[in-house]
Amino acid sequence: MTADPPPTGGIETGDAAPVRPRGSVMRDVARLAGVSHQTVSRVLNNHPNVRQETRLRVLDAMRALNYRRNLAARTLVTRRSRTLGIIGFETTLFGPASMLYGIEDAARQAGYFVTVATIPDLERASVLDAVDRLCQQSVEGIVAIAPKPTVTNGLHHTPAGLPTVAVGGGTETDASATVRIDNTAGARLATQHLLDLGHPTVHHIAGPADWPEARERVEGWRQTLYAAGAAVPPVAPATWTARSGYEQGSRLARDPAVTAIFCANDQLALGALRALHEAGRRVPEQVSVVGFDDTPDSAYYLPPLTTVRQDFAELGRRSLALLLSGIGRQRDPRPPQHVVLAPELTLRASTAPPAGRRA
Amino acid sequence: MTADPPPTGGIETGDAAPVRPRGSVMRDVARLAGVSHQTVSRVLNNHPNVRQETRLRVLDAMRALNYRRNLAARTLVTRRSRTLGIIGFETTLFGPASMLYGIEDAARQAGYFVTVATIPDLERASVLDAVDRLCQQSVEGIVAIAPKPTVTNGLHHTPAGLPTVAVGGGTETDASATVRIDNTAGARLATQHLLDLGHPTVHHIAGPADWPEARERVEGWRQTLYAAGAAVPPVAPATWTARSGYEQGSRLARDPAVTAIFCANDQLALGALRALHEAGRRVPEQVSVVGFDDTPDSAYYLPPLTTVRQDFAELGRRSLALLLSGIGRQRDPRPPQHVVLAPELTLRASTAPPAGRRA
DNA sequence: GGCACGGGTGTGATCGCTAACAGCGAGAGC
DNA sequence: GCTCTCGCTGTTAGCGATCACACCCGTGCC
Repeated sequence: MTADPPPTGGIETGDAAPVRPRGSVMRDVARLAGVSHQTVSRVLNNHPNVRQETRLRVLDAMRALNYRRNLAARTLVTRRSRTLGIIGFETTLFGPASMLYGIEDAARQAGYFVTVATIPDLERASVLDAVDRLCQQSVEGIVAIAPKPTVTNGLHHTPAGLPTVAVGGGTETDASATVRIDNTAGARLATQHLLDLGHPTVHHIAGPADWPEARERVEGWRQTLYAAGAAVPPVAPATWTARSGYEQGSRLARDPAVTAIFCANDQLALGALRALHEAGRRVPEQVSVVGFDDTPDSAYYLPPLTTVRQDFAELGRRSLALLLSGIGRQRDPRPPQHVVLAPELTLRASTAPPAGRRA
Repeated sequence: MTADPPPTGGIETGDAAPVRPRGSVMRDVARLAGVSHQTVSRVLNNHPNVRQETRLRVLDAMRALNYRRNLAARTLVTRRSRTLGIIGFETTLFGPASMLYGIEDAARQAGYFVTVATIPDLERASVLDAVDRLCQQSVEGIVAIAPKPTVTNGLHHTPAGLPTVAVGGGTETDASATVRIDNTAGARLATQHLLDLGHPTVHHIAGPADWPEARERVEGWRQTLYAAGAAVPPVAPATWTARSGYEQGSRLARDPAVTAIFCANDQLALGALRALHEAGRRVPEQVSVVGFDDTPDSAYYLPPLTTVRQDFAELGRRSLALLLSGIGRQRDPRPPQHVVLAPELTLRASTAPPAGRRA
């Protein structure tokens, strides 16, 4: 806009354009190699029907001119952008950030580009806006890292045939494919571990009530207690932050009957550990604590945290694999698939038998 | 490549295509609104010379057809992709992830799309590959979140005129613009704080020696000790991880003369805190610890960590602002700018006067 | 010799959009 | 009354790639 480019037709000085500010294009390469632009295209796309000698000549010319193919032109004609979209929320947290990384890494290896659209909140409008932006970019598929119904519902508003995957959450009734870990099973692992140690019951510091992941963890915890005939203590609403863990932890620390706490993520556990420490209750001697996620830091908490491991990078990779399989056969209206990964319990020093039952 | 798309041409049934699988284009909107495609384009681009009535008619048609402009076509002709590239490394850590978020957020508000290229390692080849991928995408500028010389040098290999910004690190001799915090000043703040409390000297757990950020922090620490006439203890090589902090911390914990430790980031401090705890040295009563970054979790460490605050989101925003100003005037060969933000010391409970000088 | 075949290559049309220019009425100025 | 401007709109020509098709030429076969 600033300076009008000189009319391109203009002066054909016959051979070598003096200085082409915009890089070279296929025709330039073709001219230098003494072939047609179509042959250059064939070399670029690895068509078999090009003589080896010609191919080399073209490759040399491309190198000499530092040629880079214009993806916009390619996209325009092929209608394939080779670009995938990611919708993310709170991508500063370890989990989402790791999934983003896993996705991007897998996409690159599959020859795709990735554009991200983070949403500032989980309002419907933000999600639709993000979807719209990605569609404008002609993405060939969308992965949403934002495990709330608002988001997965928003995904339904994509043009028909655009494959979508919700990772980390999402309910299986969705029109989208989903990839997630089995949160209920993870919560069961954690709770059962504490019961097995001899704790009469297990308290729970939950995540936000409107997150399916948080609800599933509550559910797994509750099921396990119920199955064991243990009392089911009340659950207070919270966020995913250490601050919340601290607040809830402070409350629980005042109750001497509390000997075991299962936290819905590691941050909550961190806050709970501090609250317990300040209340003078020793972990794990007096109170056992279990987290969820197995963030790298959790191995260095005081004490090192027993926690449910979630392989975020793997989640990212799997979601991308699912998306690509969806791109592969768009016409085939097979129902969206749902991948559920099994979590594992990582045992560390924050859990032990209750005081009365120590060896 | 997997499955050949069916030939696009297909059946032209004369007038209204029965089901247009590929969404509507400008001509469809034009036909429905009874205008030319150029008028539609004018409405889309807010040209002034369109009658209000016509504009509304076009907007109605666009809504009715759920029209979305094809960005590839627009990019092809305008040579502006409205897309920015981000090169990231270890984007699972809080710092990089936050910067990424800050950049994406600012880009969106400025009307740009963002594509990310994470690099699996800091090898030169990876960086060049990432740059190449982004250039193919016709990005209008690149922000690199990867504060090592390998990366910033790789940025020099962009086509002339493509603005680049290195955020979080990078030396000022660069051809790229840079945005970073004043690491030396941050280290001085931390060290001086400990000296002011009365500690005879301050030990340092440093980051990787080949990261400029880590080196600058060492430098600030050393300067401050030197200016105060304090002894400068040796520094051992490390990584940025809690594990490293634990290892270094264990070593320092054995030396009873150690009363103050400045860690190059919060993860290192977390590891050090655990090592000190296990060695039976109380923080802050016997040993004071200061971190760097002020990650959200650090307020909930045991004890809550005194640390140097780094506003990652702001770094991201500033780097984007710098990039956009670079895009604004590409012809003007002004030297790249360098923005340096001042860090702040966040006082918490991990620092206190040494045992002998307690009130 | 004539003809089908197929590898290797060139030609034209096209994707959806914007830039440049042309056209066309209506009101202003002489 | 005639030009001149100006607001509004349509027409045409690309952007840089790919696709469909035509073409050439050597080979193998009848």
